[in-house]
Amino acid sequence: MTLYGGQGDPARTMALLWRAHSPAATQATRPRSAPGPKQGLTVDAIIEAAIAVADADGMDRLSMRAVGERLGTSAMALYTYVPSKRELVDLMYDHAHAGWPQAPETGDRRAAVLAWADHLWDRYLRHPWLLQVSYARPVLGPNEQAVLESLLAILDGTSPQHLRAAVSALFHLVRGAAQTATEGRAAAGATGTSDEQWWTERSALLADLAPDFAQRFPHSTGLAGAPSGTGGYDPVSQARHALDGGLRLLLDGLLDG
Amino acid sequence: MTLYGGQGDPARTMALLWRAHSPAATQATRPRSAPGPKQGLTVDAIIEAAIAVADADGMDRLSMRAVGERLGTSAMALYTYVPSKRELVDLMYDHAHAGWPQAPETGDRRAAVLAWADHLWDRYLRHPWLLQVSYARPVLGPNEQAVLESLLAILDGTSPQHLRAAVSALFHLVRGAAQTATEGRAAAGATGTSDEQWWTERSALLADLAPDFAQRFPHSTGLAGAPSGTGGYDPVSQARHALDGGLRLLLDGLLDG
DNA sequence: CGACATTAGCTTACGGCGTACGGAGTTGTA
DNA sequence: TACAACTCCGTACGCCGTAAGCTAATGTCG
Repeated sequence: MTLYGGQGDPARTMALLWRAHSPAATQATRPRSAPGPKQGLTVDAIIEAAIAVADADGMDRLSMRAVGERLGTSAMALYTYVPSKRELVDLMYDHAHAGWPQAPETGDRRAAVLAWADHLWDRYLRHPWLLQVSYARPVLGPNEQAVLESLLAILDGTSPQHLRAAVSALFHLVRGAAQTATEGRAAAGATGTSDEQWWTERSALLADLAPDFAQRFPHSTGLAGAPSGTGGYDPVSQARHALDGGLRLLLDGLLDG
Repeated sequence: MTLYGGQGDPARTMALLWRAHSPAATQATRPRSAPGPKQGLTVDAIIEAAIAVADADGMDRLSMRAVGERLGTSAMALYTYVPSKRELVDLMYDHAHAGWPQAPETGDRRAAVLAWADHLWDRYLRHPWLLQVSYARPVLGPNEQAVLESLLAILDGTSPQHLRAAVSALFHLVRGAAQTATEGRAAAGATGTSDEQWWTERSALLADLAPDFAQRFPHSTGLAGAPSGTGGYDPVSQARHALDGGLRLLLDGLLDG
């Protein structure tokens, strides 16, 4: 299921997200000199350890205990820096969008949007756990904001009523396609069978269980039999292919319509 | 995070999904007469109880114990009928798509697609937990298949290379918009503040933490200030508005292009 | 009709999770 | 030097999914 973000104390979460940009907050969590032991960790170290765990073992295996262990301490040690796991996930999400490239200066909007989408696709495939964090919440952090800002810069001048729809649609398309791609990839990796083998087994099973499948679902049957373009059964290139086609349709309507 | 589906023993899962259509499988789980006590539950009763729990309390609160309690038994009693929670979620997902309307006979494709999307949007808003179940897995069950089939019937005749892209894009658009809508709705309900109040508080917080926001993100600032059309701050109508716009763009490219 | 094999229902228990609580130890300040 | 503030973290609680195995019910067969 989807992890919800943006909950918990909003002020605390926002302060953590914008801590690098805030004049009030220093990098350290607490005022420069206060009693008590030195802090042994930093929020950034925790975020990076958590991302490393999620990248390596997946979101299901991300636990406070696992992050603590990677840092050589316990789960509870993290709670000095981060209010809860949910806030940590929000921080991970924003951090994984860091270093977003500037929108190009060139006037070729179509190419610029395609490059933007390609970049986002790359992030998702590199950090598939991003797709398990809800993105429907409002943009909260500086790096997420930069992703949106770069798209808005590309689309600058589009009529406002088209703009909101186009922005939503572009995010949804890329995210949905990336989700199809990464889950297909994961399923293939988990079962150990090839993609083609997986489909033939599934088809045989279905033929047993629903002999009337072709009559009941003629169009689906036709689609399954139709040529799927390049890429064969590889779920990643199939999803990428569908994304490219969807983007073309959308941009035809947006830029040329 | 997103619940993955389609795992576990595929044959067992598929048999459960297609049990009503299969000639081999009767409605009962076991052969007609066998020793042992009568079965006190049915798979359907379990699925419906689970859906009721998810509808009422959300996916986070869906547990085998909760479903068992609703049925007046224990969590472990369910395992006679359902191999694991994951399979139960798959069954819930398919069941929630039951009763899908036939594609209309009329030739107005645009209207038919919009009606299809509207219907899907309704399902998602009625059962928001659907959006927390991964949809990137292959279509497995008869009811999910019917949803796809009805869209394919509407789009019959579209060139194959456009068809796959269009189908993916339509699903992604509706699902993404519905996710934005339901999560915004849930956030408002959880905090108890009005949508407008929520935004002003968030803006004030941001102004404190990132005073240079307007300089760093000029386009985002402009978008936030632009008129948002009808619906004001209500996240559901905002998301619906964006969906309608996205569909129009996509269908312009698909049907008129 | 009685013995038995089979099976459903359920209790108990295990290892995991997020995190509340509170004690121990460290440190700047008065 | 005493104190107060603070970090760190061990322990524990209440959840979760579900493995294992017992109990009791039931159809079949001698």
